[in-house]
Amino acid sequence: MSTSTDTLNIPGLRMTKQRKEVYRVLTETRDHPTAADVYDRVKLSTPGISLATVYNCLETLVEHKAVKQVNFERESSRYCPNLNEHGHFHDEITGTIHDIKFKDGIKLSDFLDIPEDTHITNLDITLRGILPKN
Amino acid sequence: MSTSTDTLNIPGLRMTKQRKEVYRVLTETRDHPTAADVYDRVKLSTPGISLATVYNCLETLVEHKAVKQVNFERESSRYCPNLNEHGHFHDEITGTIHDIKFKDGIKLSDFLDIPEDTHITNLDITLRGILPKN
DNA sequence: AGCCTTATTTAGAATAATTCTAAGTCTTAA
DNA sequence: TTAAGACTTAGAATTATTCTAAATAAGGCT
Repeated sequence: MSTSTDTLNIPGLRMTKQRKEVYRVLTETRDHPTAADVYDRVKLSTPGISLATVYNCLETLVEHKAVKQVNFERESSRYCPNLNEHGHFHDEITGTIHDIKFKDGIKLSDFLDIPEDTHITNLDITLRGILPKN
Repeated sequence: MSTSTDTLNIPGLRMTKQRKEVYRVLTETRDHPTAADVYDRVKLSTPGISLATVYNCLETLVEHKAVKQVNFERESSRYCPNLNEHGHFHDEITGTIHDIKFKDGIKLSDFLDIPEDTHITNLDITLRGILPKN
C-alpha cells in the first residue's frame, strides 16, 4: 500500500500547504472519502483550513488529473488518488468501496456495443453488490 | 422504436393520471429527460401537476422498476424506460445520450477483476465521448 | 531583503436539485 | 356512502456544492 512518498508537483501550480495536505490525506487512506471527510482529516494537521478550500483543492487536483472524482448515484462526490483506469465496487455489507481493475487486454468494444473507433473521453463503471461467502 | 402501447400496470399501485402521464412522457420521447424536463412535458397535458408530484411519480416508478434512474456525474438525474441491462453514452458533440447494449454472452467477470460469484445488485456504466467520423 | 503581481484562501452567502411537511383530495373496499 | 389510506400539492427545508469579495500568501524581480 504505502510505498512512494507521494509528494505532488504539478507544473504551473503553487503547491500550497492546503493542497499538499488535501493530497496527502487522499493518498494516506484510500477509502474514497467525500469532501467533508477530507475536510475533517485535513483539519487535524491544518486546523484553519476552510471547507471551501478543500473543495477548491479537490477541484484543482481533479482538473490536473492528480486525483479522480467518483460519483455513486447522487451521493456526495468521493475522491480517489488511483490514476489507473479502474471501476468501483461498493460493498453493501461493509459499506466500503474498492477499486476494480479491468482485465488485461480488454477493449470497451469487446463488451459494449459501440462503434470500434469511438473516442471515449470518460468512462465510469460502478457496481454495487455483495462479495461471495461473506 | 414505438411498438407497444405502453400502458403501465403495477400491482398494488394506483395508476393515477399523474403517474400515467409521467410514464407516458418517458416512453414517448426516450431522450433521458431530467425531472424538470418531465415536468415541462407533463404540464402540457396535465397543467395542474406539481414538480413534487413528478419527483414522487418518478421515484415510485424507479422503486417498482418500471423506469431506470441514470446519473451523469453530479448532474440532475435522468430517467429511462429501457429496462434491459444497458449502459449510457453521452455524445459530447450533440449532447445526446444513447443507450448502449452489452455484447451478447459477456459476464462482468470477463472484463472486470471481481470474484466470479460476486452478487451484483446494481451496475452503472456511463461513457462520454465522440463518435467516429463526426 | 523588500516589493509587486497574481494566485490562493477564507467565511459566509447563494444556488440548485431534491426531499420533506402538512393539509387537502381522491380511491377503493366494505 | 363512508372511512381509511393513498396520492397530490405548495411551499419550506435540506444538502452538497459553488460563488463572492476581501484578506493573505507565493514567487519573481530588483
